[in-house]
Amino acid sequence: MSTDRRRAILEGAARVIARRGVRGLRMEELATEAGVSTALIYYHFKDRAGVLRHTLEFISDRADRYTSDASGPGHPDGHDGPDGPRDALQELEQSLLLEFQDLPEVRENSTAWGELRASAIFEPELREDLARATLTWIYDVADLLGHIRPSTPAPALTAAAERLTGLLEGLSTRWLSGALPLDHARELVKEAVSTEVERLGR
Amino acid sequence: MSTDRRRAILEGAARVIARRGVRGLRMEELATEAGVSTALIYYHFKDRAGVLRHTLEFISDRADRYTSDASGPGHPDGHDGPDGPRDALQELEQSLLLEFQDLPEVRENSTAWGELRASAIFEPELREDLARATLTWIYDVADLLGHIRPSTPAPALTAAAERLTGLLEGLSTRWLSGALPLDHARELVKEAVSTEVERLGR
DNA sequence: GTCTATATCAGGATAGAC
DNA sequence: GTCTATCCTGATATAGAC
Repeated sequence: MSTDRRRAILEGAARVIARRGVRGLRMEELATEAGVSTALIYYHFKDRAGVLRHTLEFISDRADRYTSDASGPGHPDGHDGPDGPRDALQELEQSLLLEFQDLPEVRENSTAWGELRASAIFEPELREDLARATLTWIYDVADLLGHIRPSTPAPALTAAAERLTGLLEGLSTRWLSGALPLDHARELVKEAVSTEVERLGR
Repeated sequence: MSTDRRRAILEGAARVIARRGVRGLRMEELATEAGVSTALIYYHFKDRAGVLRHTLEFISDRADRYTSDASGPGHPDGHDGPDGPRDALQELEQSLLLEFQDLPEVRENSTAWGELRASAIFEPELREDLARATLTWIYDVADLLGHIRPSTPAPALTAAAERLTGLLEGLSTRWLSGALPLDHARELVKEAVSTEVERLGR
């Protein structure tokens, strides 16, 4: 059925991008990966750029999903009990560390995200979607920081979130390029979180 | 003369990469940019990959040069007077902020660096050179941190340097992809520096 | 060392049948 | 909606003259 194939193509694109990069994405390899013909890809996505755009969207949605899963079923509405800040800290750490796992889906997401980010330097069409997704991420993190340090002015929360997410993108690229072992990356992230939280508290 | 042309090609490559990215580097555009024929590029660098390798080297050398210029002529040997730590802080901030300037050469270096870093995820050949250059950078920053906070154990300095340089790479990509205004990026870097320095002091 | 001209080929995209 | 077959551009790389 139509929708299934569409999805298969997008999932395939995420895998191929993780393996070869955006620059290495070949329509034919994608076709094979997804088990369809190249023509069908063009039928559904118009052209190569269309595939990239929709893959970005697909990736972001998927990341949203597993990121919000990390909050756990406990406080879906963001309401904290007396031990709120404690939990919120854990939750923040958790959600940031999700990016650093050696699981196929995570690697795919990180790789594709990094690739699309890097591509956007030279392909302005991607910028808008990317900017939106980035903002959402930053606000989510700022929100968690707000739970940990209530009564911190919003701009300070946002700035801290920008630093944490920015660091994550930097470390992620290093990890994926083999320049930084996974557990060391996780260590650095944890330290960064505690450093930022402490800063907000002083 | 031979050496001049070689250099012209590498300078041209840095410019073209800044404009189009590694993935967008076309041998013919490079030839035009450098004012030579494509054949000459192959004569000097064997193939496209050779051009990329040598350009990375070229870029790193150039970055070393302008980064160490930032230390200023005052303390070339790293020896500080009584006001050492103060100056060292300035110097660290300066040296990190160098990456965030809207000057052609800086943009070229940042862009090329980010591109090569991203390419390394899929092209293992580049990894070794990149790792070496990264380590040098990290140690330089750790060294400056050591001037600011003497008697800090080396591993803590290194970790802080890894976070700062990692953040820089992340923010740099955001800046270049138009997702982060230059002055905001500089602001975030300054805050990160003071946060890390404070952490080392506690 | 450097150029002009060209071989070669990969890969994006489409036509047309089913 | 999906496939097979194919076109054709654009890019890497080389041959051979100077």
